[in-house]
Amino acid sequence: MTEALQRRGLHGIGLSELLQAAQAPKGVLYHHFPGGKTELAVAAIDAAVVALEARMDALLLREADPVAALRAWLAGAQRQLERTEFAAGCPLATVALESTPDDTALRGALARGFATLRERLAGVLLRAGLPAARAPALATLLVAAYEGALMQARVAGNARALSETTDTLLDIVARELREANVNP
Amino acid sequence: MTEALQRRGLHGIGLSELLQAAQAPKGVLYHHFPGGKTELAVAAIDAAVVALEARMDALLLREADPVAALRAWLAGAQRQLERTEFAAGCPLATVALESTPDDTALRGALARGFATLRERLAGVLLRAGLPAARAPALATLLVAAYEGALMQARVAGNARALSETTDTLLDIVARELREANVNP
DNA sequence: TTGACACTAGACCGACCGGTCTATAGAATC
DNA sequence: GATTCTATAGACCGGTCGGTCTAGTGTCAA
Repeated sequence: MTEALQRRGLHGIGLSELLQAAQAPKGVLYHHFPGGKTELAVAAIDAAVVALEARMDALLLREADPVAALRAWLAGAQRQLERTEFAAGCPLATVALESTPDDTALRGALARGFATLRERLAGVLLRAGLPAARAPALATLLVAAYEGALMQARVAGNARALSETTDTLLDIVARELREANVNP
Repeated sequence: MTEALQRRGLHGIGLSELLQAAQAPKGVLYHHFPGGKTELAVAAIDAAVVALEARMDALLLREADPVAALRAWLAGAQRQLERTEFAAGCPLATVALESTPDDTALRGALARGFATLRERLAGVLLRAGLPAARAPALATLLVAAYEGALMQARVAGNARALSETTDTLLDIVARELREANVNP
């Protein structure tokens, strides 16, 4: 499901198609998710956020330098985009843009997801030495730029916009960290 | 059509609904756009890009300071988001994320659109004094962050992520411009 | 052994999808 | 005025949508 959301979005994928891929009939779905497609999507979004967090944690354990961890994270997104031939982006983004204000459950899950991501990143930046007043703002910028760059790379069919954004962004982060640690 | 794309995306809006809103029967559509919904979407995207450019030009004429023009541009997006109660974002973004690599016409139009936007912004930054090597990279970051922030604000139902990103982004741009003009 | 219950399976539903096709109205050409 | 062509109008098409419903299966406790 997460995979489908990444590639085609919630409206882009049919329930029958989905169930066929999962080798499951409709009865099962509506037994476990009485809310239907929407509830399923919310569950998929929650799962995707957990997966993103886990990945970020793993990278932070592996890389001592937070900037290196961020770079690895963005490089991972780029690899996935290229591996899927520019079909799979962020699992949250497509659903986010398809959603209307009425889809409160969906938007709630997405808002929570993005907030979680921002907080995680802000925590990383904070521990790396950024002032408490600065970390959340930069984290929001990171998430925003990540999503927007992924989108541009996707439609262009090449990763340039993403790699360029990565470089620019990490330069800025590295610089702010340097300044913060020199002059705390 | 552009409005519909902004709010609901290409899959999210039905052809019948669209035609009813436009007070037009199907015959007219398929006469002028033999390619159907996709061709219509491409036309809407092209029109949206032209409108965005026009808006940017108007702002640049009105504001002497390029940073002020950028701020006005982002503020305009925020106003629209709030006015539509978080329904209408960027007309390109939703379609971009819904599209698959097979939708070559659609992706082509979108890629051209984003490229145009980036070039326009790079031109602004260049004329403001940024080095030729730096302007395009920063322009890509601007577009990316703009799209990503708009998305986050939309699902959250409040503009915080967008205004925060705007501030962070324009701080960075202003700083780089200052440094470039001091030390050319 | 039986009854209750959780779960699976998929036929089936009305609504709506994007798209085609025929009929016709109006303008332009001769 | 007849003919031709462009543009409008909407009935109609098969297909698919998300969702419901009934029948059946397995697994418990009593």
